[in-house]
Amino acid sequence: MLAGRDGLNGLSLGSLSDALNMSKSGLFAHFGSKEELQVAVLKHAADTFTEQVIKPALKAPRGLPRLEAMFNHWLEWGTDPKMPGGCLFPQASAELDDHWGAPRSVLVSSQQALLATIARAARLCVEEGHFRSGLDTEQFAFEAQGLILGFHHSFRLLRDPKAMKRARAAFARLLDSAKP
Amino acid sequence: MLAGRDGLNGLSLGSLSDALNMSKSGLFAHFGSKEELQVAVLKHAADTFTEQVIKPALKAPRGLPRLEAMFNHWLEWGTDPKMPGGCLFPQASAELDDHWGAPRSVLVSSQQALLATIARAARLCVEEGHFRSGLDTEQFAFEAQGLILGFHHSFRLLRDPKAMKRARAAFARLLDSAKP
DNA sequence: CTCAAGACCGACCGGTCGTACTATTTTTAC
DNA sequence: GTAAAAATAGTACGACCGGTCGGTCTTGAG
Repeated sequence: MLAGRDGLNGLSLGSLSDALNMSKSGLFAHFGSKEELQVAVLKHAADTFTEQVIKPALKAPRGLPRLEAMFNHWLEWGTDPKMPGGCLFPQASAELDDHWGAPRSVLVSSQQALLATIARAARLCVEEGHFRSGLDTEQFAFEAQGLILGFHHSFRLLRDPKAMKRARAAFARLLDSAKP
Repeated sequence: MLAGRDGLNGLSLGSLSDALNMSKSGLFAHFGSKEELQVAVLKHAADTFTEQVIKPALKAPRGLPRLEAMFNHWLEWGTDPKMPGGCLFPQASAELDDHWGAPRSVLVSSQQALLATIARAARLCVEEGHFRSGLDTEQFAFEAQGLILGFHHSFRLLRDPKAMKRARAAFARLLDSAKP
């Protein structure tokens, strides 16, 4: 949660231990290294994301309703006031895209899993007849992901009050172009 | 250029002075503080972007050709092998979105200027009759920006070889939905 | 030629980083 | 009840951070 503000590298053992009212060495004993701490943070973020975005959407009926629920929860996730730094993933992506190692691997696989989940949801839309058959569902997932990133950029950096509206409009257009 | 890999904070006076075969204090004499160094880096990146993306596109005829040229140069800018860290702006956006101060202001205004430039190019498309009248050109710019961010994410983090193709396909769809 | 101004230097400041070792407390097992 | 085990705290380390300082060059105007 803290990592959202200052990034994975900015999350230091010292500041984290202060925030947790623990000693730095006590923290360090849990995670054997800073890299493992970063891995743990990323895995926790991925789990939380699944819990708050993916899982609730599965309660909606398969097809379009579920896809829309997923997108809505995804938008809310990025603006949750409980996460002051916003979504960790764009932050971590920018930080890790040129660094090899375990943290990057964890992030990459979680992002690929997310893309696959979106693509799967889109495929269900095809099967339900909500989307036209032959739709490139991976392309759909790519565009949805770009949409969210654009929203995040507009909302968090530019502080554009219309960011949410724009993202919803763009998603509506994306859905429209996928319909039969 | 170095800042792309390790971020604006990761760009330290010490490492930069090493890379430039200069003393740290000599470097520090130029920029009065680290913050001013970051500002200088951001301004330089913005100038280079204008030089390599915006300016060349202005040579294309106004309307659709110019807009397409802009998008193509934008994509190339993000993959230029001379910039090993990729585009600085997404990196800096993630880093600065929760930090106040001069670097953030410079970044925000440059990004707003970029969005305005895209929107203006889209407006010219409307005037030329390439796009339908009544098109929300700011929404268009928002979606184009999201597209590029999605491309960057897919290309740099996920190393998806199809990233470029997907970005072009998405842009084609975006253009299509804007036509009369 | 003189000499002030600026560029640049090495050395150093206090502070924080990740990490390593050790000691102490708390929990668990028998 | 006590011994093993796990969790936490204490302390110290070398490296690096942004930033300061006094001094040495180069340069160009008078």
